[in-house]
Amino acid sequence: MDKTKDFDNAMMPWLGKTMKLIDIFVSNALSQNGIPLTRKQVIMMKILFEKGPLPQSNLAFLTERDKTSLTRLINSMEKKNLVARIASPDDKRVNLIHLTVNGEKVFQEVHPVMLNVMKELQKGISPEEQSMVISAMKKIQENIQLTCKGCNSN
Amino acid sequence: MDKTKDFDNAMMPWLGKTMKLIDIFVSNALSQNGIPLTRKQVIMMKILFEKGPLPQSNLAFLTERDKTSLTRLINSMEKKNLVARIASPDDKRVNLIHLTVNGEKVFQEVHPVMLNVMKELQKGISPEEQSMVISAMKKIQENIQLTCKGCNSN
DNA sequence: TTTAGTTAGTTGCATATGCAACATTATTTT
DNA sequence: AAAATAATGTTGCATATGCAACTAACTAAA
Repeated sequence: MDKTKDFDNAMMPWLGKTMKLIDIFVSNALSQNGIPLTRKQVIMMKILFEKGPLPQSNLAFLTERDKTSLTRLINSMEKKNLVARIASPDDKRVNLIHLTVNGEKVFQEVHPVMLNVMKELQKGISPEEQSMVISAMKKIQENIQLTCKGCNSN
Repeated sequence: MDKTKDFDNAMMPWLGKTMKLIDIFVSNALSQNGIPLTRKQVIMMKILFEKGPLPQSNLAFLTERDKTSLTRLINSMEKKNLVARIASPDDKRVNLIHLTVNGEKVFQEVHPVMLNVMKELQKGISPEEQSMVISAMKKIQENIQLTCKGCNSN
């Protein structure tokens, strides 16, 4: 038996491909509604909408991103006038990130579209199956965190 | 009930985060074994190892990548002397991509490490659960392809 | 209190990706 | 054969990401 055929029958390729398609699907759907944003930008806006102004380090933690990645995601969203950096009065190192007025407006527009998209993606997958998928993902993450010391260093 | 709380309890965030962690985990594992490669590069090498020299367009299709993404992935692997472009004698437009001698050597080293990593990631997830995850991914992809015309245009 | 360590954020470098527009070469139509 | 059309691959532009190294600022230990 061909030993090279072992690691593409697993879940990984499916997960990777699916996520890529989801990202493309979401940004297509938003563009078609006149809102050219990525899925990741929407998630960021959602967190800021719900949890108010937050330091970048908190956002990096919440979104499980490297802080450098976060810096540049905020940069691109700032260029689009969706979010803004405000210096914290308590700690000169800290930037508090908040939604701009425009950002709030855009988020309110984008939210229902996003809900629709999510509903469409999950069509035909029962809640039981969904929670099983989620628990499998949790298990994989546990397996990673048991072995991989550098994987929690955000 | 807060309507903004709807789209982060779904599968998507779990999928995205898990894939990101897997990629980090894999490249860490390979680096620790003295083989600094990404998961995607390994998959590319595997396909070339098994299916011989292939035109870029075929590789883009097989790996479900945009052709421009493929061009640049091949560029970076060519820099590392893992693959090489050979002009097709039949069609002057076509580059046949093949593993270099060094690339083959590296692949043989990397393959067992990769199998181990995969085994570790799947620990504690039964085959039934795994195939359920895969079928859920397939379902999502079907849902996307029903709606999203631009999502198959590789 | 000065020194050492820690935390927050940025920048350089590398990888990876998609879309639009393009040149080159093949294939079809007319 | 000439003209329209397809396919193959590249480049510019934009987004996204992580690691290492760095500065500025805060905190704890000497």
